[in-house]
Amino acid sequence: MTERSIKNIMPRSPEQFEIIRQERKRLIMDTALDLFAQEGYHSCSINKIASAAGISKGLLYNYFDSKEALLIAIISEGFEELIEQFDPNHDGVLSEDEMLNFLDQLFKILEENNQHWRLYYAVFFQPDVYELIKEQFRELFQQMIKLLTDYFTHHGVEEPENEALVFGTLLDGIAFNYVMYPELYPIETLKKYIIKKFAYLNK
Amino acid sequence: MTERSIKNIMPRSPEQFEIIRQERKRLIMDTALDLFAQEGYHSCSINKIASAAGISKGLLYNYFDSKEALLIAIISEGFEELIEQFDPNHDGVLSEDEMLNFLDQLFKILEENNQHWRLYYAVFFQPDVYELIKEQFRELFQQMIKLLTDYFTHHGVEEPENEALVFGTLLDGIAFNYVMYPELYPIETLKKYIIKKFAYLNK
Amino acid sequence: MTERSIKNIMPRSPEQFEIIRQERKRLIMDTALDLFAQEGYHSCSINKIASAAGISKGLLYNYFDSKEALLIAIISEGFEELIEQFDPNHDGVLSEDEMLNFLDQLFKILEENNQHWRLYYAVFFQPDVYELIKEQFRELFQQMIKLLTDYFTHHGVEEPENEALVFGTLLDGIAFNYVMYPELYPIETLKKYIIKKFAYLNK
Amino acid sequence: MTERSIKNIMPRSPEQFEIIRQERKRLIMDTALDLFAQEGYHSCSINKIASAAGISKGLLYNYFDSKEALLIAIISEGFEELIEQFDPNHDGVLSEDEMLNFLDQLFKILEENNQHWRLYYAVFFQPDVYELIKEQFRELFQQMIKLLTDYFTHHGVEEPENEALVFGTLLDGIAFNYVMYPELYPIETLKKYIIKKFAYLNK
DNA sequence: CATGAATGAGGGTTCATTCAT
DNA sequence: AATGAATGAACCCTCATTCAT
Repeated sequence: MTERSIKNIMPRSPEQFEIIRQERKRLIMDTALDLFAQEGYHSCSINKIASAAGISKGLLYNYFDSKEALLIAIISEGFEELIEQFDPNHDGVLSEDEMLNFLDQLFKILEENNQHWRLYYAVFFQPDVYELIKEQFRELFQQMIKLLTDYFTHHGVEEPENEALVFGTLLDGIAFNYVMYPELYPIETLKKYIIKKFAYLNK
Repeated sequence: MTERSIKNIMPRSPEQFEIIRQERKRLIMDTALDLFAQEGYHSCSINKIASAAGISKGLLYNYFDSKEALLIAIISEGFEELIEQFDPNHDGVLSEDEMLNFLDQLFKILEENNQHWRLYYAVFFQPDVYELIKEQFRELFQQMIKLLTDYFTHHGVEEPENEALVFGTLLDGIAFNYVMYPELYPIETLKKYIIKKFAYLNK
Repeated sequence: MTERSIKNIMPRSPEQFEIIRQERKRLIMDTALDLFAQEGYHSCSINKIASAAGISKGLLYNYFDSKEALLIAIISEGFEELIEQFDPNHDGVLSEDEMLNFLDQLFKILEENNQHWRLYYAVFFQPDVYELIKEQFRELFQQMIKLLTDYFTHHGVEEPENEALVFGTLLDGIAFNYVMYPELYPIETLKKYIIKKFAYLNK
Repeated sequence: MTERSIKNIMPRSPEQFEIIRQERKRLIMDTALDLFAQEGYHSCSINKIASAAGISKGLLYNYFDSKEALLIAIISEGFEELIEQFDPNHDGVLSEDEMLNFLDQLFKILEENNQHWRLYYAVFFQPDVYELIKEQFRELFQQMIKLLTDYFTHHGVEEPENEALVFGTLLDGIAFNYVMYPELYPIETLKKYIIKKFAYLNK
């Protein structure tokens, strides 16, 4: 008796169904993210996503209400992961180690998920989708600024808020340039420069 | 025989046709830029552009070979205007006055043409269109870096190239944030800070 | 659990889908052939074909990649049917019976599918489509010439290849005239004449 | 004083205008025939014809009421030239010399105007245009058959009408094949064969 | 007579979404 | 749960024709 026949006979428990659902969702989102990033959101059809994921068009609509809902899900998840990078122990304070670690993580994410970032950027600038994420993004930025301001205050930097603003802005600029020209932009140089100039390490 | 009666008989002169063409092109490009910026390139149909410009769909194709050609024309023109801001007397050297003027101009352009910049950004991240402008943009960036490197060298800054890179990156970051959040981002503060920290004015 | 209830739950099997596809393709091709033949390829819109077939425009593109692909499919099928008429037992040799049968069949096809032939001819002379079928047609003609040359050689005809060439050319001329003027052209007379003059029957 | 200035001052006589008109018509028709033959009637736009002829779109409509009218004019003229080939001294009788000359002319025309013939054929099979020429063509064919029948009768051929029919049909077939495959079809061989078998020369 | 800007109906095609099975 | 056939609105684009000049 094969595993296949077992599956057909044994009723699945609700938990098993839920697990299958989650795996499918994961598969669809990963596939869609890759394709959206490679080809652009508008240029990538539902058909292509379903094919690439090895499922039918109809099934996709079982998991996401629309193409846009799928996009939103992907983007939102990306945000949440990004937010996780900040203040990992959730104490609202950035230690020197956390600062270094944060920079490490940020550059690592940039380098590893280069393509995905392009999608995020592309999406940010789509007026229709933009409105939906605006708030989330604003909060993220302000939270980051606050953490950095505190950090600079702790390290006796003058005008700590401006310093935080510049630092945050610079990170945006780095991300932007690196995502645009991954092979040309000297990201390692920038990283060292930033650590030297903004980490204010005591060591 | 009056000139008037001649006009009624004679066809338009090539010059007259050229004037009409230029005016129409201008009208179409301006209209399209506004709509592309407001609604996004893909979400904005040729129909809508033609209607907004008060012309027929067909006429648009008398002036631009395709929707994409229209976009390219708009973007290219934007680039050219931008390039004009750098080194206005074309001597390849940035004086202190030119540096200040350049920053003034840059922030002014950002504030005045906020919408257009959003379009530029949006377009940069659309994989299909991106390839078409990549080179132009890269050259612009490198030209700017070179000018700034020279500037910093002249002013005795250590690691002038890195300084130029960081400065350029920071400007990108500022533009990015301001375009995303014009009402939230404290661009004036940033401007002052930048002039203080990067202009290395002797005065 | 009855088969009926299964049917209601289970999706269609691949075989069922394949059947649907074949039937639909058949319907579309038949409809298109009629319309192409009646109105000409360029003058007959996809809209008209879809309407006549009782399906949506979009569905047509589920079965054929383009209007041209649809045309090619129709023409190719016609060719294949025609090729079947030659040397039906595929031994590369034309017996006297087969020769008579071939002529019978050829004239029968001409009479029955008059419209379709007009399409074939029309298409042959459209420069844009012509290139796509040129080779197929050439092969068909040469295959026919070879069979006929062998036949005439067997029957002791002088210059058998020229005889075959003339015979083939004559058949083309007959087809051409009959397709152009089905009600005027005395095809039966020609048929008898041809059998008398070219079949070289021993009986 | 240049010729140009004379032209501007001196009023043209009606005859001169008429000559200019005729030359223009000639130019347009020749240009259009080339383009129609090369690219197909439907695929060749009025714009392209006007450009190739070095005139404006508007002017073309000064000479022909529509694109179709232009086509009809071209085709009709072609017919008239063809008709000229038969019975050049208009005595309704074909001498042996005229027969040979006719065959010579026919093959020469075929070889020289290969492209144009393809257009004629293409047009014959366009249902909308076909109706307009049908009658002309039928008359031409019947006139030819009559001449040939008389010729064969004069030369004591049995079943002269059938012989004429076969002969005419064969010529059609030759034209068809040669126009389709100018580089492959052994037209010279066919020509010799035809003269040998159908001219019934006494010499 | 001569121009080409301007029109607008219609062309082929795509694709998110629905639904019978 | 799962399929892909089917829809139809909207897309970009073409082009014969008109007309003010």
